[in-house]
Amino acid sequence: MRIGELSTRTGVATRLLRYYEEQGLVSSTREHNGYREYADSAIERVNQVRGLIEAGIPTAVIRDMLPCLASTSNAIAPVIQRDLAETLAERRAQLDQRIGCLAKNRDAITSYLERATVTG
Amino acid sequence: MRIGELSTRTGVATRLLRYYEEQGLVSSTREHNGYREYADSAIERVNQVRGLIEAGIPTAVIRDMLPCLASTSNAIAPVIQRDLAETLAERRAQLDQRIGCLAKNRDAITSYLERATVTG
DNA sequence: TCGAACCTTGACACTAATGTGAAGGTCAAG
DNA sequence: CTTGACCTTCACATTAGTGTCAAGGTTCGA
Repeated sequence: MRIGELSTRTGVATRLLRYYEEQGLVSSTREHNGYREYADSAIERVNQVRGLIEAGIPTAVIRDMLPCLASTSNAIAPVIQRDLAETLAERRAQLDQRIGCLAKNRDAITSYLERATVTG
Repeated sequence: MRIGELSTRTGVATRLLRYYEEQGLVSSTREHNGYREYADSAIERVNQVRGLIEAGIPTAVIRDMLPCLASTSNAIAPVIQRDLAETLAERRAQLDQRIGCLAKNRDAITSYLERATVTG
């Protein structure tokens, strides 16, 4: 599919799709005329990237994580450098921390709403 | 305490502490000479704000959540407008979504690392 | 063959969150 | 009384993530 279709299917502006490609987060091939051509899997990829960006993960970090995301469903055993393994473990720890923080604040909102008397 | 102490105790630059105050996320009183004076509770507040900002929550949204965060530990029953209650419920839903996304990606990293053969 | 609806790259601009530095006031200790 | 370590405000710079527009190529149907 071309960029316009990917855009309508994901709800992500074409401008951003090009930006993500520039940042190495999504890839495309080119048609003879230079138009970008996307595989179906790009839809899932874009959604995943969006989720992470909205969660405040910078594009450079997402790039680190891409091998993990790409292989979520396949069972190929990757061979990776120790450096990368360490980076990934660190990223995971950061995610854990972030999840904890968000959960704590969500719980605070929940408790607040439970205690609150609504008026107006 | 003054801004310098709050900065060293939280690890947050004074520049940012002033910025957060400008955004209504932390408050201070002023000494006779104009210096900012912070209560001890400001430390926890700053840490909480930092956590949320790092998780990608914009300052305007954090501002909405402040009443919840401030009253986490006290038992006073707040009285709020329906609008605010709706906004907060929405914020909580967004947090839930974000948490889900992050958890999913953390799990992807975990699974990747478990499958991986480390070399180098 | 013309126009609409795509696509391309490039550039300029905005916001949020920061860093950094200037120019100056306050205060305590030597 | 001066020096150094604080503090103040103001302002300009930067980065990431976007929006938007300009100038132009492609494709397809009327």
